[in-house]
Amino acid sequence: MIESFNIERRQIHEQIYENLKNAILNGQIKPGQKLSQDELAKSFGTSRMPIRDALRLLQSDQLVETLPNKGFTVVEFSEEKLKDTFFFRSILEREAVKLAKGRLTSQDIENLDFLVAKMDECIDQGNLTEMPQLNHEFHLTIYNAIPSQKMLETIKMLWEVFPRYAMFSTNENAIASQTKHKGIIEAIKEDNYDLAAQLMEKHIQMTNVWPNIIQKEGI
Amino acid sequence: MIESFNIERRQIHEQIYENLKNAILNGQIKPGQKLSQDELAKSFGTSRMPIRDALRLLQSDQLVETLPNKGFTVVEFSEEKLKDTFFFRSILEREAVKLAKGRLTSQDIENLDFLVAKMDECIDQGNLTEMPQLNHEFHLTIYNAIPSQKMLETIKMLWEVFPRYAMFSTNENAIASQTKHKGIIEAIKEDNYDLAAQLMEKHIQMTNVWPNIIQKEGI
DNA sequence: AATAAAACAATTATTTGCAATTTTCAAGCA
DNA sequence: TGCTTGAAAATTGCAAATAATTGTTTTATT
Repeated sequence: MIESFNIERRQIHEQIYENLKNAILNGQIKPGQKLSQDELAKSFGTSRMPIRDALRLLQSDQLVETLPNKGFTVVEFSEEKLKDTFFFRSILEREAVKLAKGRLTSQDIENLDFLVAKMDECIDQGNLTEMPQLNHEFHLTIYNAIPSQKMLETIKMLWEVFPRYAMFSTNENAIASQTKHKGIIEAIKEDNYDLAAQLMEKHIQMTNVWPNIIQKEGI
Repeated sequence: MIESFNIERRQIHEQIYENLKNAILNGQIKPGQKLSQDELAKSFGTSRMPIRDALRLLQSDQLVETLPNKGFTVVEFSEEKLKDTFFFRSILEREAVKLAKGRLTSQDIENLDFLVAKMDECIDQGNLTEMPQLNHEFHLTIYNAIPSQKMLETIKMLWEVFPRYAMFSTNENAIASQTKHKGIIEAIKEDNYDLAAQLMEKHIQMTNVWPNIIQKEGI
């Protein structure tokens, strides 16, 4: 008897990988924290091998660091690294907007409108918890249209370098972002992708304000 | 008695990682080839554990693929993937040249001159074996000046996606590349980085000619 | 002879155990 | 008190063993 149609059988290390990644990005595991193989093995109910597999992948993602015979720790977030990442993102995402020209469907643009409207709702209701996810979808809707898979992968990777909990900490940030989002949509609708790209670049650069993003006591 | 100043002790899996990576990039291990954990363990004289550590890192680098219960294989290079990579590179490296403005030292520019001269020598002597390394140094000399570490890392990563043995297969390629290299240096010396960037973009795009790069029988 | 079932072989995934290294912490010494 | 030393404890790195999965060949049945 067939038990299930779940084609994609998930290996233990894959599940651990995703669990740990989410835990780091959601801030349940804090920067600088030591990741003991034994402890993780116990809490996941496995041996240390799949833990190591997962940690090696996270190491490549630069979410954890390792020293010989010392083990793995969650990477610390420095102001320098943050500025670097946002600077690179501002360039990449500016170019991504340019590349989206002629490739965004009317369906996509409707979706952008929808997402911005939903974010406005969030702000009105004073509930910012869903903002990061909606914001992420907004940006990805544009970038998904670009013709380079590698470029898209790189952008996605850069979105997963800092913990999500650290974004959109204030209402002001959210409102300022929305202004830019609307400007970008408008420019896109007018087929003025150069303007849209410029706005995107500034939008990303603007987000790069250390005290607004990471509240030190939060870490 | 002090035994050694070798602070950075190299672990087995790191050595295996670099060995395998070089073997893949130099074409000693061919695309599509299966990487049996047992065989690798035997040939490296270790157990399978450090082999797995190394393979997981290579998996993140997208140099090998893995299927559950089937093991690891060296990734195949498709024309599509190659075009994608070179397209992305042409954008990144164009922007990198722009960012190098005001940051390249006279020492750097001297070095660029030196490298181009050396590549000319290679061509004159009909010995193209050193070309890939010199070409790599030429490009990296420029990119090392850019202010974003992440961007530099990304560019370096993209240079390590395809086997080195597949580059500069013909004399014509080398000569054409040199023309662009000289143009780029000239523009840089005139402080015309916009032109240099344009030339770089075209230079990378030009290299993206499938039959010239990968000779199918070579794989 | 064709097909299905079953045993077998090969390989990977995971667990377990051991050796080597680092950390901790208390005792000894200046 | 402050620094060094050294042994115990904890943890990692590696090796070897076991379990699970896949692919193939053999065997049995129709």
